Amino acid sequence: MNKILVVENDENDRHRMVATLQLSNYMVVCASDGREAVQMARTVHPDLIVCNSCLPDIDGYGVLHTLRQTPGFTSLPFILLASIDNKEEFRKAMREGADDFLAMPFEGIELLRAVESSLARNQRLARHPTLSKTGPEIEMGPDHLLSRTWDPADRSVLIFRKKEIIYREGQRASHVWYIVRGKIKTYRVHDDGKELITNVHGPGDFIGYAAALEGNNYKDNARVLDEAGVIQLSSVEFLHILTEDPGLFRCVIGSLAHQVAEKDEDLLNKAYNSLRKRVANGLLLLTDKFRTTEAGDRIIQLSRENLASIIGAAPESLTRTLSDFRKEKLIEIEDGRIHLLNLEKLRKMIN
Amino acid sequence: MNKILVVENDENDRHRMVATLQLSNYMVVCASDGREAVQMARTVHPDLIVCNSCLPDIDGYGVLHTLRQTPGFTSLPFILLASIDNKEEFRKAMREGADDFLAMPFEGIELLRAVESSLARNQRLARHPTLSKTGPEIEMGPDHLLSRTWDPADRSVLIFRKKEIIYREGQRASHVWYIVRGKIKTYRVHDDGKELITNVHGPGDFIGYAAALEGNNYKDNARVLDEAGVIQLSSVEFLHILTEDPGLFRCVIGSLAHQVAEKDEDLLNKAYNSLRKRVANGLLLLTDKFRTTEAGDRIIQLSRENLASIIGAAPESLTRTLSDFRKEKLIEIEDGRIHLLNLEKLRKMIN
DNA sequence: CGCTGCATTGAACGTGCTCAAACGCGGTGG
DNA sequence: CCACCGCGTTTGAGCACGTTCAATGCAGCG
Repeated sequence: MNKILVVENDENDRHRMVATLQLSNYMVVCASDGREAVQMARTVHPDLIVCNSCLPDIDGYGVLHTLRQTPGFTSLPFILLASIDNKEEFRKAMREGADDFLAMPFEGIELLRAVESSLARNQRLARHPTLSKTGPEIEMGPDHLLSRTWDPADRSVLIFRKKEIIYREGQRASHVWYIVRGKIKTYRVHDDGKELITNVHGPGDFIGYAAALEGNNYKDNARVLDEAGVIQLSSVEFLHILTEDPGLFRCVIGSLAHQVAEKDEDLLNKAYNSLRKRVANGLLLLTDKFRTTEAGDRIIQLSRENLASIIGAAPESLTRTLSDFRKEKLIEIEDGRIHLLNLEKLRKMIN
Repeated sequence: MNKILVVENDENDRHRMVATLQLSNYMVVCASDGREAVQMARTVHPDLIVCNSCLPDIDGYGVLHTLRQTPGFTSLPFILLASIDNKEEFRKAMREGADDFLAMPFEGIELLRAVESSLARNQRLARHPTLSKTGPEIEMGPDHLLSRTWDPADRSVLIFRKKEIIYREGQRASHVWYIVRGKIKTYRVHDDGKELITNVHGPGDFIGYAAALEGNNYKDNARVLDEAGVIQLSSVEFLHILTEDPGLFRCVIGSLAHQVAEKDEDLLNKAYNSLRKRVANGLLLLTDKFRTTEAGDRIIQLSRENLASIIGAAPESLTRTLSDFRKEKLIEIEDGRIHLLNLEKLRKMIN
């Protein structure tokens, strides 16, 4: 059982976190200010520390800084909590070598995921003799426990269930996710509540990194479509890996450049194409992306509402167009799943 | 007067190039195969070589490679011509150290610009004693004459006139441009001829780099709005500079990430907003981008057609909406120039 | 003076949205 | 077992917005 030290001066918040963590079978100890936190850490030897950045006397950065210079604590997983609206906090946390960063206010599940992911990473690193610390401590700089290249095989996978939210618009871009399996949509919400799905991501994709690169808040929302397995990286670690792994870097740059071109295309499409063309285009793009072939033909399994949000139309309008396509023998619908029958005609429709 | 060696085995193409170059007061000498080209270069000592990649016997890469190992020719400006549909050619040209790369078929003006830009760069480099070659030659690798950081002050500026095209969709992404002054639109064309302006760029912006990063063809078109001064870089050089200049690199990455977010926003806007909102949004974005304040208030100077292409609407629809706005005292129109009068109300309109 | 290019206004049409109702399907409980 | 409900999908009818085509206005210029 892992031991976690929670450092938080607000009593309510502290109780909430303790309760959440205990519920997940962690052993929890508490401190309410920085001085107490450092003493506690040295006596209790926790496996992980969750610490608010804003504390009386010694603040969270001070605690982190002090511990990082103490033998035995240089690579101890450390999660910082800080207010969402302060951009500088995030960079400071990066520099001091926090493992993870949670923007307040956060939900219980976010805390648990951050804890789980940090512990898993630390255990993984401990297995690598070159990276684990023995004997007298050597000054390693802020990248003391960040790994140097990207190997998904070496990471623990988090499971998100259908319809779960991975991140929300406006949250500080604290993490980046790599999709191992499943499908995840990223979308934006219009004032009147309509959603527009800007992308559907599958295995091998990263999500949330554009915001991390800008060092800003997420500009869109991410929600699971099919149950998904993802690897969670803190933005800090992601950026570190990028600088160390040129292959990944090229891949990310290429992907960004590609996305810009793709979205321009989509803008043209949405601005001037008729509904029929937009639907045909959407169907073809989706099957191109996820070659979900079953016995050769292309199948799309997606709720009408989601599909409409990709096309950028009302669900009723979409249904009508699909109904037309069915009459024209272009597609076939079974249990709500759409089979594309005549690819040539669909392609010809959009030119 | 600069001496240019043209190497091309097709008689028609050769004549065309020679005529174009002579018209611009260059002294031109010719060769029709690789062997002849190398001999000619050694005796004539040209200031620049334009060479087709596809030649009988020794091909263009062979000529380039041979000359690059000959004392006195290691940094001679060398422009390679190659067919548009071969991606590998481009990379090969980069490796061998061509200064510039022109995709065939090309227009006369493109050749002249490439020549002008390569000669200017070479003269600039010759002024820097650290980079110019003296005494015995040292093997420098393919980046022999590419500069190591980006300093616009140090470059020659090309002038493009109003409405001139800088690059076109489908062309190989051979160059990247940096805007010194003026405004340039990048746009896509719909099947039925309607244009959608995806961006309006001003001083300090790079254009064409997304395609260069993908190593692909341009996906959009670029055309001058107001007479513009630009610095032309070959894609080869741009990519080199990126690897050497971390500041520029960060800037490019940030810009890409930002563009992705911006375009997502625009997609949502175009999909679900009413015409009124789209127009209000467009006006505000344009004045935000180019703070063309005259005596304090914000002014937009753009043809109705261009403005409509940014909004993604018919010019008539735009005019009507502007007319409504004028009646509501939100804007004022003088000589076709739009003055924004009530920013708060416009902002409130889009929320 | 007419010509051209661009902006504006007018009238009619058609696409796609909205609100409603009906349908099908699975789960739940009496 | 069937009735009931909830949820997602489909169909129906009317309306409104934005496009289209056409006419008109307006300035610059040979």
